[in-house]
Amino acid sequence: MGHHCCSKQKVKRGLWSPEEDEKLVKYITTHGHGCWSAVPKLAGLQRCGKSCRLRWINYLRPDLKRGSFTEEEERIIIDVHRILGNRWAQIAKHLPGRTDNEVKNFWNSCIKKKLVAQGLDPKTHNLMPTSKPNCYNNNLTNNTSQFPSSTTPFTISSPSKNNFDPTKSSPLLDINPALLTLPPQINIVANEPNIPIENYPYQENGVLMSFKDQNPNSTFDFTNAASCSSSSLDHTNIPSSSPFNQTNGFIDESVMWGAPNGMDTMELSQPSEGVAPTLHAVGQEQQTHPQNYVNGRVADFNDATNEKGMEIDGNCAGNAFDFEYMESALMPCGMLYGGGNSIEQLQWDC
DNA sequence: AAACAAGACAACCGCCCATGA
DNA sequence: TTCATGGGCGGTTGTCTTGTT
Repeated sequence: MGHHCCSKQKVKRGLWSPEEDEKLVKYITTHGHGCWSAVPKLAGLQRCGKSCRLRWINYLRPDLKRGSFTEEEERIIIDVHRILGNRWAQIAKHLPGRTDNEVKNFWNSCIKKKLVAQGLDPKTHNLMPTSKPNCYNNNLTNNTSQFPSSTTPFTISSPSKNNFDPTKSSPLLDINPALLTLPPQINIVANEPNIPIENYPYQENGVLMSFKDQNPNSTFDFTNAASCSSSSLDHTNIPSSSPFNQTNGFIDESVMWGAPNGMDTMELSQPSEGVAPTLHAVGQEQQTHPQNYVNGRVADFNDATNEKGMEIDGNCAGNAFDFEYMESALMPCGMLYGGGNSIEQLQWDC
C-alpha cells in the first residue's frame, strides 16, 4: 500500500539510481522541495513524494556527515537514548550531519548488541535480570542496599507520542517507588554553580543537556535528607565500595534522586535572569538545600504530592538541566560515568 | 571457488499529528 | 467540527557486502 501522496501514481520502488539522485538534487537545489508530493512530477521522477523526501533527508542533503560514527557520537547516542529512548529523530538532532535513520541503524546493528553483551537492557539501560556484572555485585557485597541487581529505582520510559514531546512537554520517567529510598546523610554538594550554558554540549530547542563529566570533583549534599524517614538504608556505615561513597566517583541513583515514598514529579522552573533555574521534585519533602547546584542547576525539592512520576520540563529556553546528574542516577552499576568514559568502559569495537 | 551466515545499510510501511479547506 | 492531505517518525523489511566454512 502506498502513501497518500502516491497511491494514485505508478511509482518506482527500491534503490535509487545515480540518475534519479542527480535529478532530485538538481531540482531541490534549484527550487527547494516545497511540497514533497509535487517534487516527483516536477523533478521528473517516478517516485513517491515521501520517497523523494526520505532520499533527500537521509542521503542527498549536502550537510550530511558520512562515514563511521565516532566514539563521541556513540557516547552521545547512548547517553541521549538513555534519556529519550527510541526517539531517533530527537537523538539525531544532537549529532550534526547524522540522520535519525542512520542513528537508528547504528543502534540496532551495533550499540544494542553491545549493551546486551554487557548485560544491559538496551531499552532501559539497566542491568538485565540475568546479568550481574562484577562491578555491580561488588557494590552489593555489603548489605547497605536493598536494590536488586537488575533494577534501578527509576527508568526512563519511551513514552508514546501521545503523552510526550521533549520539545514541548516533559519526558516522563517511570519510578519504582518501592526502590526509591533516601539515605538521610548523604552529602550532595555541587561545587560548580555557574557553568555557562553555552558550555553544554548538547543543545536543542533551548534545552541544554550535559552528559559530560563537567566537574568530576563535584560532590553532593543532601543535607535535609534526614527528613526521609522511610529510608531503609543503613547510611551510617557506608563502605568505600558503596554506591554512596563519593570518592569512588559513583553515587547510587537512589541517593541522587532520593525519594522515600516515591519522589513523584520533578520539574524545572524557569530561572529569572541571572538566577539558576531550579529542578523541583514535586511530591516530595524538600530534601536538598537550595545550594545543591549541579552544573548550573539548583536541585530543589518541594512539598507537593502526586503520583505522576518524575518530569523534567524542557520547555524553557535556556534550561540547562543537568543530565550528568541524571546519568549518574541512571547507570545501574556506576561503571560508566563515575570517572570514566562509557566508550572506553564498554570497549565498543564497531 | 562456492555456499552460507551475519552484519550493515537503504528503503518502505504504517501510524500519528498538524494544518487547511 | 469533520475530513483530506502532507509531513514526520519509528518499526520493519529487503538487499547488498563481507566474513566464514
